[in-house]
Amino acid sequence: MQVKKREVRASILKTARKEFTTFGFQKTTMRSIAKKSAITTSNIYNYFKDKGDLFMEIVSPTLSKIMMALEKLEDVDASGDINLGNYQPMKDQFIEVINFIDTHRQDLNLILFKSYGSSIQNFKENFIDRYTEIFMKQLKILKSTRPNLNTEISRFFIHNLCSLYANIVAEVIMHNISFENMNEYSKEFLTFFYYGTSALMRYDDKI
Amino acid sequence: MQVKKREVRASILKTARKEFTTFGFQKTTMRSIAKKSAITTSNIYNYFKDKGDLFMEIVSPTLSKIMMALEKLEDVDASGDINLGNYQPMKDQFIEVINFIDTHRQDLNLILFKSYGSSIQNFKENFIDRYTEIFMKQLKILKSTRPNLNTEISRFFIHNLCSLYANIVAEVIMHNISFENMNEYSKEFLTFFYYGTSALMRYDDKI
Amino acid sequence: MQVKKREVRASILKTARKEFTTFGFQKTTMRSIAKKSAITTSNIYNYFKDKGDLFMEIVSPTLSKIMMALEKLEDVDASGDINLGNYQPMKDQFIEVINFIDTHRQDLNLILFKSYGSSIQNFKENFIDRYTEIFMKQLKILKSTRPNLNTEISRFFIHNLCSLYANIVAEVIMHNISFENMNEYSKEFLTFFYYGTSALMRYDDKI
Amino acid sequence: MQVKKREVRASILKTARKEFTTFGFQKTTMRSIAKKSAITTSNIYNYFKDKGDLFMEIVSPTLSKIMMALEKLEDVDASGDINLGNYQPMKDQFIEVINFIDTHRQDLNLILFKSYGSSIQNFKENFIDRYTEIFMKQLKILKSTRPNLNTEISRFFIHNLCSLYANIVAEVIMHNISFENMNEYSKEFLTFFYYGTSALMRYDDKI
DNA sequence: TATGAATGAGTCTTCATTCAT
DNA sequence: CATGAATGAAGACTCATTCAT
Repeated sequence: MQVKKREVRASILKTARKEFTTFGFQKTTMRSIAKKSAITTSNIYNYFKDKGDLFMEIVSPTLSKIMMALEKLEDVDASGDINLGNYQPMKDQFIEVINFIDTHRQDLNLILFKSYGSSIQNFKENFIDRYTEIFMKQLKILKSTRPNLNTEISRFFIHNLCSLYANIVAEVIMHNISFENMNEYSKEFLTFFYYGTSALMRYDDKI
Repeated sequence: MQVKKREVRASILKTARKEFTTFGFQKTTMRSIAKKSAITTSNIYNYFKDKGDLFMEIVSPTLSKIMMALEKLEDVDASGDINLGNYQPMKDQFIEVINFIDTHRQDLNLILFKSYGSSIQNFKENFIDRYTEIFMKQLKILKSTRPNLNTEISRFFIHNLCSLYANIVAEVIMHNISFENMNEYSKEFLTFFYYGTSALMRYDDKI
Repeated sequence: MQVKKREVRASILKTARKEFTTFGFQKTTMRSIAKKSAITTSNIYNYFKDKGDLFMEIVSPTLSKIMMALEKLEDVDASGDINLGNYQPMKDQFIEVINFIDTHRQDLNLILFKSYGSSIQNFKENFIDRYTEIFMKQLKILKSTRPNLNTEISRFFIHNLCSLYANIVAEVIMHNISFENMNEYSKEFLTFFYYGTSALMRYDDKI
Repeated sequence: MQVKKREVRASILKTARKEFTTFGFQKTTMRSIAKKSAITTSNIYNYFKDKGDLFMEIVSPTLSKIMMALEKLEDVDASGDINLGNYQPMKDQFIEVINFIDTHRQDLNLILFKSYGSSIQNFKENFIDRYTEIFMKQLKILKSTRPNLNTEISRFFIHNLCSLYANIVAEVIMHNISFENMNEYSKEFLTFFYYGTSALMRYDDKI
């Protein structure tokens, strides 16, 4: 019984993930999930409060990890270990992110591209906003620790930098870039970021 | 009659734009458009085939312009006038885009953020894909015209560069950045792009 | 067309009234109303916002009249024309109420006995509460105009008197008492009320 | 086991009473009862046939007492001890009722206000009907024992008198009138009833 | 006795679209 | 060109109850 239940629950989750992935949250129906799980629609409600709950159940572990990573980032900033404009820390972070992506592709796909109509419809934007805050704090710290740098970068630019990060992840997910390729491509991005931001931080005496 | 018809049509379009902007394509109902246009729902179908058609009618002029711009870009490429890694052409292009954005905010908003459920739901991605093609061609040309440059940049990176362009536009629209601010911020982006891509194109002898 | 619509609307209202009367608001389904009106369920929603609206549409004219009567009563009180413990005013009021009941039987039935689950589920209680307020004001006025009367009657008693009024109406409706019988019976109630309340208002020197 | 069983049963009853009191019969779900009793829904069905049975189990002791009181009343009537229009018997009865109410508030609340959807939905009306029968018999007896009284009171009036009794109880329950207040207020009601009915029974030579 | 699991009939409601006039 | 009217397919969700174990 206990076993059976777990199986059914797992089966629902599996089917739901498939359906959500195929049609997106909004266009997936409880009926279809039920039918493809070979149970009744109402039985789903014995396992999950509602459609939103079912979706979140699938997606929340990954969501939590992202949130925790953000919190960690905030703490790191406070400790003064800044990666903006620093090659090695950026590289390290890239590796971490790549690993995370590689092990959470399915969920990230749901979160980024299939959540319209759900409670996390705006997850990416919210993430970018929060990430922007972190970046802005980093800049403030840099201002004091390395006063010769130009840190007068607009919040909008930073926002776009964060957006870029998020969107690279999105592209990786969308085009299902392999782990190897991610690592390969990351070099390009690193170079691009490093020289781009470096130039920016002293761009007053350039060009 | 002819006049009347035109007025009604215009009225529908105006109302529809408002509704789509407020609620998005999916959540906008034909009824609400009709009611706020002071006509009957069914009469809308005398002017527009269906909801999707109505939406496209609003959005297609801007869509066409974007497409034409892309086509123009393709031709320019063929002529060898490359802006990748060139400061002034990039700057010129920025100015053009900024002007375009400033005069097409409403439509771009609809296209980028309110089109879920419509046929152009994936417009941004498609745009990026096509833009990527153009970029890749540019690279090929560069390869022959300036053989000393490193043009072995991955298609994925280019794709992301295009994505970045598109997403900057998206951010501008989303946060309703003023014309003045666009111009101001563009300097940052230019510097970032220029030095980022420059470094990349000869990154084999760096770091 | 206009005619047709009116007919359908009327037909829905007629059927709905029948169903509500038979099964009560809660247990009446939109389906059954639709089926018995020979239209589709969804078509009802072209005429009425929802089930509650449909119910209120039937019942609100009568509801309004009751509310207006209460307002009128409040004004009368202010003018000092008190019927508590006065035979003729009580009698006049009875006649008025009897006439009202006789012409609003169906609606009163719905309001009093069939409204469970609707927004006017507690109408009778609310009515009694409000009526009690009016009575209490009457008492206060009496206190000053006829100081030799005992007006120290508990609010709870007044509340019950109002409840009695309301419940007599309810009984009349429930047992479908004819106009003639109402008039006949009213004499009994008048006597009962008159002597009951009279005794009460000087009951300190009694028994 | 036996002990355990009793405990479980008691626990279900206790929870159910709470739920019914809070939400009413109709809106209380077996699930919520089970959950709050820390057992499974289906286990409830080992103790009670269905939702209705569960409700009745809670409410029937009080229901029986009321029924027995009614039966007692019928016998009393037969013995000629009539309280209609008699001060002291009425008073005695009041006291009895007050005591009963005070010790059965919870159940009376359920019976009178929370039974919609259950089999005793119309308990009050049925009670009134039966009580009316008793009153009518009283009247008949009075007619022979005290022929000088006017006993030509309409059944409808008597019905309303019974309704009044029942509704006073309802009001007491609804507004949770304290024992002390009940006793205090009862004087008003007694006076009101006594003089009201007295006048009625000889109202032919009045006014 | 207790439980886990499942069910099916039913609820209100939404909306784009069609069609006759 | 305009309208009134109607529709059908679909949607999420609820809950008392049953049954095998």
